[in-house]
Parts: sequence; C-alpha cells; structure tokens
Amino acid sequence: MGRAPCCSKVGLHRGPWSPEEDALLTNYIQCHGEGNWRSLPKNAGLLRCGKSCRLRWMNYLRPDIKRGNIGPDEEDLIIRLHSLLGNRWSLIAGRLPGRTDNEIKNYWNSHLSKRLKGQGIEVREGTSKGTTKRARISQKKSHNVNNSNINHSSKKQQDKRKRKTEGEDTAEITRTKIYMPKPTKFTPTLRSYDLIENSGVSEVPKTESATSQEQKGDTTMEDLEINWYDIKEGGFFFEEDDPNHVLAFDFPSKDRLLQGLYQEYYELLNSEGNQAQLNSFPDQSLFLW
DNA sequence: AAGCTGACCAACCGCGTCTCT
DNA sequence: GAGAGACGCGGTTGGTCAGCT
Repeated sequence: MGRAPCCSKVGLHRGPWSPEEDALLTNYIQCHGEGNWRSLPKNAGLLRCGKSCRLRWMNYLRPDIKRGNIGPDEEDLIIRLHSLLGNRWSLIAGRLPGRTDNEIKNYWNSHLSKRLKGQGIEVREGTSKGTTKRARISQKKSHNVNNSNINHSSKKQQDKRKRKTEGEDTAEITRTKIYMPKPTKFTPTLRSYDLIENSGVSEVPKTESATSQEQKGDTTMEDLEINWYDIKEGGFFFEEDDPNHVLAFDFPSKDRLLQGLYQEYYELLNSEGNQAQLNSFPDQSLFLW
C-alpha cells in the first residue's frame, strides 16, 4: 500500500527536540487534540514530519506519562506479559498505565532480557509475527552478520547496504502464512462489585449504568459466567481504595462470542506451556477496546 | 587525564494495517 | 474491490554518559 514519504522531505528538522519545539507541539495538541499527524506540523508551525511529532508526543510529552524508574511490580508484569505476548510492546504497554511501548521495549532490551538470560531463563524471542517477511529478513540478516568477522562500524555500513538490496533476497525465502483473525472492536463497560474474602462476588452490580442495563434486559452477571477469581489472579482488575472493591469487565450481550474468547484467554493465561497456543490466539481482539 | 567500552534511551526507519474515496 | 494516504508498531540506530583501564 502507499507509503508517505514523511521524514525524507528536505528541510525538516531531525534529531533531538528543542524545548521550543516541545512547547509548540504541546500547545497545539492541547488546543486541537491528537490526530491528523500529517497536517499537524504545518498547522503547529513545526519543521518536523508528522511521524516525528506523533512519536515525540506519544513517548515523551503526553501528560499521563509516568516518569521515573520501573518498579518491581511493573517489572514482574512486563516479564509475565512478555512470556505470553512476545514482543508486542504496545499491548504490554497497554497494561502498564503511564508507560510507553518504547520505554518498555528499551527496558526489556537493556535490562530484563539480559538479566533473565543470565538467570538461565529462556527468553521468548520475537512474536507471532516472527514469520513475517520483515522478521525473516531480520533473522537472515543477523545470521549473516554473525558469520562475518567485520568490525563494528563496517558492520553498520554493511547492514545499511544490505537493507537497500534485500528486496532481491526475500524472493528466495519460504513464506509461511499465518492467519490472524481480523481484530474486532468491542466495548466492555466497567462495573463495580464488592467482594467477600475468598468467595467471589457478594452482590450484583450496583452502579447506575449496570442497574439500568439490567432493567433493559441486558447481560447480567450470572449470564456472563466469568470466573472472577481468575480475573483477579490474572491482574486484570482495578483495585480502588477498598481492597474488597473491584471493577470488572462487563460484556454487552451482543459480544457473547467475544466473552468466550476472553474466557479462553484467561484459561491460557493460567495454564502451563501456553505459548504455542497463544501464537494463534486473537489477542488483538482482546485489547482493542 | 585520556581513551575505550558498554549501557541507556530518544529518535528514526520501514513495513503492515486501517480508513477513506 | 482497488488504490492512496495516514497511522501504528516493532526493530534498529546513534548520541550521550558513566565506569573502567
């Protein structure tokens, strides 16, 4: 499909952002909102490509970005999610409020990956997209580079040259087709529930929206048959000040099939040796709300 | 003090996918 | 259904800095 020339445009700034550029971008987005990255630089008076603006905003300027070191809890979550999802950094970042995919990716590559390998823990490489053209090229490239005795600087130059000619190489690579279900958007609403210690849900939903939904004959809690304990154990709940009070996902009745997928996901999440299965699991569907 | 090395991380690149016409 | 533009993602690069020799 068509690709935007973007950063190749002559006369655009590249490299580190200045405070003035940051201010221009921040002010513009605060006034006009995100989106339209293509036209944003022009409208905001920035000599940057839209892609660069988006990246700067998403990874650095966004007000909800959490600063500071990644804590042990976050680290543990990253490790667990990576074992399930592979290098799908955006999905992992989606479970860590305030953290960006870039940050998690960097943290993984510079800290966790090495540490886990050092501990003799097998680190899952690649993703379900590991059989894509790009991934195969990458594997092929690293293989070639590893087999050469070139020094560091010439290796980089060689990589660049290879990148320019690799179109010819790819024709010889065997293609493995992976069928991924088309991502489906659905919108579970949040309900709040009170929990009785070790015994699951004590009461039916009490929130206003939940009550009105029930009155309209929408999905009830009993209909859902979701294993609440699994949700809690899976970490996909939101604890408020009261530790016995949780928010859980609620699926509209039209999304019964997706509810099944959701339950399947948690079963996989809690089972041993689930990586192969997850490679074919439509996880994109689960995170697109 | 100077040079080297590796770690870190912001930014870039290229591709796949989505959306609109 | 096809094509083009826009967006989002993951891999990679390169500048900076701290620690070591």
